Amino acid sequence: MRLTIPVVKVLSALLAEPDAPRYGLDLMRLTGLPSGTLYPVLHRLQAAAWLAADWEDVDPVAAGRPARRYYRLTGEGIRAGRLALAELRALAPAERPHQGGAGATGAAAW
Amino acid sequence: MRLTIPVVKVLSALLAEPDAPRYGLDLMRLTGLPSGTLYPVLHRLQAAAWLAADWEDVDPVAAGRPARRYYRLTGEGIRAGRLALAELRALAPAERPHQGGAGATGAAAW
DNA sequence: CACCCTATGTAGAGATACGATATAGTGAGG
DNA sequence: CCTCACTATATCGTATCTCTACATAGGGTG
Repeated sequence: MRLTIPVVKVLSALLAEPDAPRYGLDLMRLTGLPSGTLYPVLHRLQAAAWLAADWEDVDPVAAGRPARRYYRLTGEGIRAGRLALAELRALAPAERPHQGGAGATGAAAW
Repeated sequence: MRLTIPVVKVLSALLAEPDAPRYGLDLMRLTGLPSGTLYPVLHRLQAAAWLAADWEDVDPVAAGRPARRYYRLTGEGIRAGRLALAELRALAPAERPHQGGAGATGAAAW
């Protein structure tokens, strides 16, 4: 499973509330991804068994809208997703203390 | 400039010490990226004027190694890079408090 | 019927990622 | 001289990924 920005956005959105299944349009709004990016990501996550999907059991007429397909992270998906976010967090460390002006900052040897 | 994971890794490595220029092999080790990924990224960053490059002025025989090409972020690159990392930080929020179960599922806010 | 909203999804072109490979310099060993 | 190893930069080719369009389909309204 290759961790790309769209993949991470989806994982992040799902991990915010791992017990709350999300459907596609919902995830599009949460992540800002277009459907043409989101759905391939969802399919790849399912192929990797990080994600499970189920059709909503609802009568479209009664609901007044098409049925939704709900996606939820598997146990493995939750573990792997948290790991992925932790790696990202390491990439974007929280505010470093300002290194004032003076600092002989390491290198500069030429 | 499209922000991909490799791009962010490079920005992160360079921003850790914005005044310390890095050379390719150095960045490969810092980011873990293979040369086939790193150098195209460096070229894209230069095309976007986020990065400047200069050949090391050294005599290879005296140094006992080939000359290096040093890369450093431009002012714009530093600004844009910091913004990019801030966005990432929003994607990978620090440890959330454990939510028992019930969770009134508020929407995410980004 | 036309149009808009929800909802899921595919197609195709273009951009990216990365293993393999190329180039080039130093230096050691056979 | 040749080969190998190490440093160093960089490209090539293919597989993968992204994203703008587009397709499909159900519901409701005018």
